[in-house]
Amino acid sequence: MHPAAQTFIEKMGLHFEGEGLPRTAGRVLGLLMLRSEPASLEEISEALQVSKASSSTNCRLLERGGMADRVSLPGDRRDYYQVDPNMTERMLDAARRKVGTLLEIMEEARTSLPEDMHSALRRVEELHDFHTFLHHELGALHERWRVRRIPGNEATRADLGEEA
Amino acid sequence: MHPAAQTFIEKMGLHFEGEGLPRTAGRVLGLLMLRSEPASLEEISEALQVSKASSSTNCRLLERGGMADRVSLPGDRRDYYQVDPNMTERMLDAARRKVGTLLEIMEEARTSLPEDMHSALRRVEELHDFHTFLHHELGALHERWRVRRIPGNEATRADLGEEA
DNA sequence: AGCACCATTCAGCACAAACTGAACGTTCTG
DNA sequence: CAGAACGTTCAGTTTGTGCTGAATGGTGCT
Repeated sequence: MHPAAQTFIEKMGLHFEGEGLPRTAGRVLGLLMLRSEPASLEEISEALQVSKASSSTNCRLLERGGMADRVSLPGDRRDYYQVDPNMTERMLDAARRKVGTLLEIMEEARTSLPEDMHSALRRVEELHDFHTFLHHELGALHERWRVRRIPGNEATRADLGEEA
Repeated sequence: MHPAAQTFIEKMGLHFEGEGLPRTAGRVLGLLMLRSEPASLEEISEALQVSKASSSTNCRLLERGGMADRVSLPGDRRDYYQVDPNMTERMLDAARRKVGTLLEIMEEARTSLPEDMHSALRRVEELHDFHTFLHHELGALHERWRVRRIPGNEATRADLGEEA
């Protein structure tokens, strides 16, 4: 393997480890980015020097996170993986969801905390406002990224779950 | 302690654990949000049922991350901690920095990968574009949040590190 | 039916993260 | 100067996370 590829894969591993994923998952994602064709579990195991069990686990982890897709090839029983073509949008979704959970924490705190804890409620309120703001901004940002990535793909009513 | 406070603190612990911090650090942050006055290490240890060593470590961790401030009270040798009044902006900074590191990974990959790895370079390029976009957007978002939070606090040349 | 080839699951193991109590250095106080 | 009150550091322990090899179950082929 090319040394630059090796470096890239390791850096991806380190970075995604910082995001809470297993290092190997990040490495798999790095490998998948470099491959021109979908990779089988065995190929992944071989390239990354890990067991097939670990490849399987981490690939499904990536799939669950929307960063990789499991694909099948005609006349082949094996599972192949490739990076999700919409990975960037999935990452935005995930970030937005995470903001949402913190928003919920603030909402519950706001309603359940005793009224006389003024300074506490003030701080909760500020974090609530902040995450509401963030949630909204991330939605708009997502939309801007979508139209930039695929020109002519502006939002339609259908995209928002409404009738066309 | 009020049960809602207890719940809030635990939820903060769980959430920030998902962000890569020790669970206790998240709990400390939750506690600090609820306190009307800065809290000493001993008070934190007592409220959270952890050792002083752990309180000390986690408080400095929060301080390093820009989420808490170490403050001193007149005529008192103890260290007190409170949530950083600019915590939200610090969080935005941190997010932007993280995007920056991934951007650097893509930049290095773009220049060091062999030219004949077309599909790899295409994907690297897309992630590079994405993170450039994100980096820019987060800067603008940060500015919008600043003016919303403190009306009349629009950007000046000085804010951007230039002369007034 | 028997076999080969998959992916997945599981128990056991190794490594890393985080907490604790104790030791330490420092800084005030009497 | 002795002692108390701090915060920090450190060794040891516990807890959790991730990996591996082996076992399991499913699927297609002969």
